[in-house]
Amino acid sequence: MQIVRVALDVPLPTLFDYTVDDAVVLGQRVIVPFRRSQLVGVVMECVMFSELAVEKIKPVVRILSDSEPISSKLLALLRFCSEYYHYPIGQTVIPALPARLRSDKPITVKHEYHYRLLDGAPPIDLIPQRKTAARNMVKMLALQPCNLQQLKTVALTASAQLKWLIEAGWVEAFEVNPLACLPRMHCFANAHKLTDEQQQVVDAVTQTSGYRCFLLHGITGSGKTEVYVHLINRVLQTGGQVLLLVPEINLTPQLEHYFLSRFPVATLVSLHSGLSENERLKHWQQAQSGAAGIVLGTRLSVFAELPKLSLIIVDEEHDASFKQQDGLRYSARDVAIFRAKQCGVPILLGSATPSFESYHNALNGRYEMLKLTGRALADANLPEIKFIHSKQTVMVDGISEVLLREIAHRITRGEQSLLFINRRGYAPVLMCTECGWLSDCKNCAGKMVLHTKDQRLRCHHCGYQIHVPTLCPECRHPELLPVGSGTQRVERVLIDRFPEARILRVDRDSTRNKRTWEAMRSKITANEVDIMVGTQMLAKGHDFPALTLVGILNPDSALYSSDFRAAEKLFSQLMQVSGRAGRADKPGEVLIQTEFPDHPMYRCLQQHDFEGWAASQLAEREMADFPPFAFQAMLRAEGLVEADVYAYLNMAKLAGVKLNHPVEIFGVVPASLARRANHVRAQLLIQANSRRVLQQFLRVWQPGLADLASNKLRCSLDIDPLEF
DNA sequence: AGCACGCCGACT
DNA sequence: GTCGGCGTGCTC
Repeated sequence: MQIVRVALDVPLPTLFDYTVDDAVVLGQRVIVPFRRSQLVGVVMECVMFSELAVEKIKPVVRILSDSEPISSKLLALLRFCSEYYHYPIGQTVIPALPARLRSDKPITVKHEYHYRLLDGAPPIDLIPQRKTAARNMVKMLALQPCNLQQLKTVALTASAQLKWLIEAGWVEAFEVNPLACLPRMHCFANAHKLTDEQQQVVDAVTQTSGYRCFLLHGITGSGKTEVYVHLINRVLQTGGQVLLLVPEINLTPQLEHYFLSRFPVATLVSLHSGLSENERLKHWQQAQSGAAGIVLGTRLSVFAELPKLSLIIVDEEHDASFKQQDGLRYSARDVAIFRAKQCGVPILLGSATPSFESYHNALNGRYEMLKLTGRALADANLPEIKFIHSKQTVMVDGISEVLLREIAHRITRGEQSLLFINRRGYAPVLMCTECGWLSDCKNCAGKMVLHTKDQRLRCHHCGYQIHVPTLCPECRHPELLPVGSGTQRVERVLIDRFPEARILRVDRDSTRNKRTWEAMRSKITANEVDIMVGTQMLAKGHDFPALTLVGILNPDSALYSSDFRAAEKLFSQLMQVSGRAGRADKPGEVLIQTEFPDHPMYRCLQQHDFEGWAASQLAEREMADFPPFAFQAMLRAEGLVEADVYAYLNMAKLAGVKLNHPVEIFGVVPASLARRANHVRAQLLIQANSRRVLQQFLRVWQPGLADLASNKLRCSLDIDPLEF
């Protein structure tokens, strides 16, 4: 009989000891009694003795052996995360698994159909010329057997053609185990010729052996994706696995389709929260068995099992969505770097506007800087960026006359325009012209946003909504004025001004279900839209070939935000949305409405000068002792009673000061949204000049924090926070 | 986090 | 007398 130490999904920093009679392997899932119920846990350690009194230790109920154990490498990665982010080990390990592995429901692997050419299949010429789809499919099947998904990348009507080919006796279906590592006869990409610059990047990465972190700084349109394709191709040829991390879920289906089409016969799986439990399990297991050569996923896929991992790519590495904002508050980019180090493989961080953290590391030599400076399509030029001084121009409901005229030109030329405004709704606040009443949310410190579509005032923080009042709730005055504009108002203005134009609004309200956004995208690509109005949803994603004008409406607020990263974020957002304008044959133009056209941020943006911008900002950050020159942790608390929240944080601060470590402990301050859903929120910032010092402090300070908090408070510790 | 145990106010 | 309020404490 031996003791196993098991990780359980409970908010306690420890493992739990159980006895087992049968042979048990590290990383295996077990059902154990816990309190009055049973839980699924993962065996983290096998030991001979326990520190606990014998009578307290219960036996394992059952060992689950219908799935492969978690590798000790992944367990080590999860242990590291638990320690680095100071989060309970069980709540780190268990939620990293697909939901099906967190339950005791039996796991079965269903076989799937693949298709292959029969011996008697006719040469390609015998298939009628007009049956292009069938011909493409036969060509692909001649390389190696494929599944339906792969065939669909060469033939839209794959299902129907397949039926025809099977009935003709040329193709047959056969069962395969999706977890089996099929021999990869052909995994080649439909590779395009690389520019010299791109080739140099590919060479630099492929010539590395062992761990190395590369920062690929490539302007929009410089062909980063083609570099990824070539690198992935190399890895697949040697039988390795690639992890490709991408920011958002709404980007994944297109990207998946794109990479499938580039690697028609490789096994690619996606991992993101949009998958069903069964799909997620299957994809995870395909990664675990090595059957999947490419794993494409959002931040959670950084915890996928990858036995043959040979390369990690983090695309849009600056994107804030790589940071999880609840539970284990990890940065998938940073975890990926640790993982690459652990596995001894290269990692490539790609971005047109790298985070200052990564850029700084590339400048000081911790990472290797790689650059793509030219647009891959030789004659494609960067868009011309111009400013409209919003205080010196005639404005129609927040849109300048100049911009409206330019939109009109695009309409007559059959080109598209995009108006970018980072606010949804009609107006961000409603005001009484008589007494100055503002549409405050009764539950939050924020304002309720006016939505004219359903005549409601809605709080974007807590979801509370009311009907738009006809009289001022304070003074009964009948005149209430919408202040500022959001996407709906801009859309309204455009409809009035261009009644014939086809206008499309793209924001979270207009794309309720995820199918809609897909439909909208194809409408835009088919040039069935003249003007798009939208939030940052429009900044990301694939190219819109007919788009030649981007208008940006009053983005200034980020320039005087209390968040020191706001300007960094705005710059990359504007760079990204600007990059949507213009193609090889049609130059793009960007018009920015601002009160501060001389602000250094806009100057650098106009010159497409990321280097200059980064240099000036890094200098400021260094002077002010901000990241990346300092390392931070944020303790947050929220609760119903203001005094409790502040008392807790002040006690925590006092406890920290007493430890007398070389860290700076700032004051307890209200969170940027001081009240949300009736909960008072405040925070305490800790800063040190090295990761090591910060971690040393947290190791002593953090364990006591839970005892200080009453159960009425919700607290969290955020390491390397992005939000303030 | 749950979910027990435990000690004080208004009810048949 | 008891039903139930939510404060404290433990989970291998």
